[in-house]
Amino acid sequence: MADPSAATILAPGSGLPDPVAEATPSFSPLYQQIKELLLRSLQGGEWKPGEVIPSEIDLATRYKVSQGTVRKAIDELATDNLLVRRQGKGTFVATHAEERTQYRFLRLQRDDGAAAGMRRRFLDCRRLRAPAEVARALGLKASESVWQVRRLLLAEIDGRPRPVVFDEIWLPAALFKGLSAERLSGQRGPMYAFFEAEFGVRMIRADEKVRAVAADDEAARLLEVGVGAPLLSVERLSYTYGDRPVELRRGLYHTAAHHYRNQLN
Amino acid sequence: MADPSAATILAPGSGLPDPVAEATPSFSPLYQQIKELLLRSLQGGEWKPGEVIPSEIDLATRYKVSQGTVRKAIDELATDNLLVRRQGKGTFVATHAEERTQYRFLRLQRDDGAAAGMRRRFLDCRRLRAPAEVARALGLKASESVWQVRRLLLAEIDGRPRPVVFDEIWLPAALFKGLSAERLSGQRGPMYAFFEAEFGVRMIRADEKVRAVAADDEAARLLEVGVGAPLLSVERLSYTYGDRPVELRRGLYHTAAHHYRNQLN
DNA sequence: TAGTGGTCTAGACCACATC
DNA sequence: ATGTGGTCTAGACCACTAA
Repeated sequence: MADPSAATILAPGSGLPDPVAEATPSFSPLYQQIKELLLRSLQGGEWKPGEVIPSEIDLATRYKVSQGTVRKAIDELATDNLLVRRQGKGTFVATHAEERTQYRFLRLQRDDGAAAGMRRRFLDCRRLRAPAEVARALGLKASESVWQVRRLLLAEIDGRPRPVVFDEIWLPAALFKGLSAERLSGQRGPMYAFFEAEFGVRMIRADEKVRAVAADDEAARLLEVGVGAPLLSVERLSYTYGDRPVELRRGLYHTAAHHYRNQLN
Repeated sequence: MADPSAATILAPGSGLPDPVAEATPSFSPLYQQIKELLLRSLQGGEWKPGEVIPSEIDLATRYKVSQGTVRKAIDELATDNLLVRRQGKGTFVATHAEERTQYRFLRLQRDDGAAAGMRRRFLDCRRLRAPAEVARALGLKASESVWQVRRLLLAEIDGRPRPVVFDEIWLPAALFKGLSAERLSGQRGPMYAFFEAEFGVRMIRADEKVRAVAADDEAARLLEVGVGAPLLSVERLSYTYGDRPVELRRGLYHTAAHHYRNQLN
């Protein structure tokens, strides 16, 4: 059956052009539709982070398409870092828990190229009404409450731990019920792994806005630099499934012995 | 002929395992080998930027593989931005000349989200012995000479053009013969399009190191900020085919009304 | 040995661009 | 009408993993 319309899903070119399709292009390649279905299963928790998903052949049977079509859908989800393929074992839901990198989105590197290996120190964790700017970024009403977490990241420089990053993290309280400084401090792995396991919130991608700013009193004290010293300000908005923003973070980086690395292509 | 060894190229699994392959894995998937061949043709100038390359079927015939295998090779080159596919027309060599973006690698955006639309002003273009740091980055001997180009980028802010970026660009003189401030100023399109057309040097990817620094006297004067004002320092090393570094650039960005944008995933 | 993803093929048809 | 890339299928075999 070479006819894609044999599938139960809408296939392009099957039948006459739908007038509705003119206005809003409701036809899309089969593999895109499969991708959407897989995304829905991921978002709905049918397969949890770290678990195997059904084999390509099983999925092909389920969706009544060929293995190659499923393959292309999975390929795209794999390049989006939502799935991880392991030859001979299967395809797994990506998880922050078993990642080689401690800090998923942190682009900071030591100038000498050595491993970062930073420790963290939580300063406080408070529940507040969302400030206007935070509410806007996270898509909340001004009346809703959010967690404000503040922490330092420290790197070994000349044999002594020195503060390098001062993070201020904002999280919708409705999504992160029962967060506390104690629970955060108790964790050892990546913070995003903790969020994923405890709150079922998985960070998928993020947008960053980087600026150079002058250290204010508090930043200067915490990062052990002079007031007015130039710092990198990194404002990060992280998204979960369905492009829903779920974390706003404002980091101040001391870039004397480190730099923010970026690859362009 | 389902046997891939029918191809004139080395195919995985064809014949007995080569002992040499143990030490250095000389076997690779067919489509990777095709990709390498295509890369060589691109690098060798068989197809020039903006031109069409042969159709998938022609290439499949030439390399004695199936269309699907060529397709996968081209797919990867297209995601690397080396080729551009256009349905119904063909596959084209990517070019900086007909790009929608004036500044290929510049991540700077206005805070209000409006279009950047920056003008440039060349300051000077000098031929110098490569400073140690520049020579090291570009893989040159300290004795070799380089071009040093300096320029400003200006954006309309409150109706007046204000300097936002101060770039210092280093280019190996051996590759860019006969560069001059006049020739640079005369150009209207992207500078990389000029390099591509005039010197046959095509920028493919780049690495950036971003820091916050304090403005020195010269930067303060040129960017119209106070001495010591925080500036974004962006050190960019650009590569051409074969991962050869061919441009070092150090930009100072005034990030009062702009920010450096980055997408993480 | 069996099951998984990875590669490769051959052929069909569709969507788009051009003549 | 023709040629291009884009999608989809069916089936083969390979490489890797684990029982």
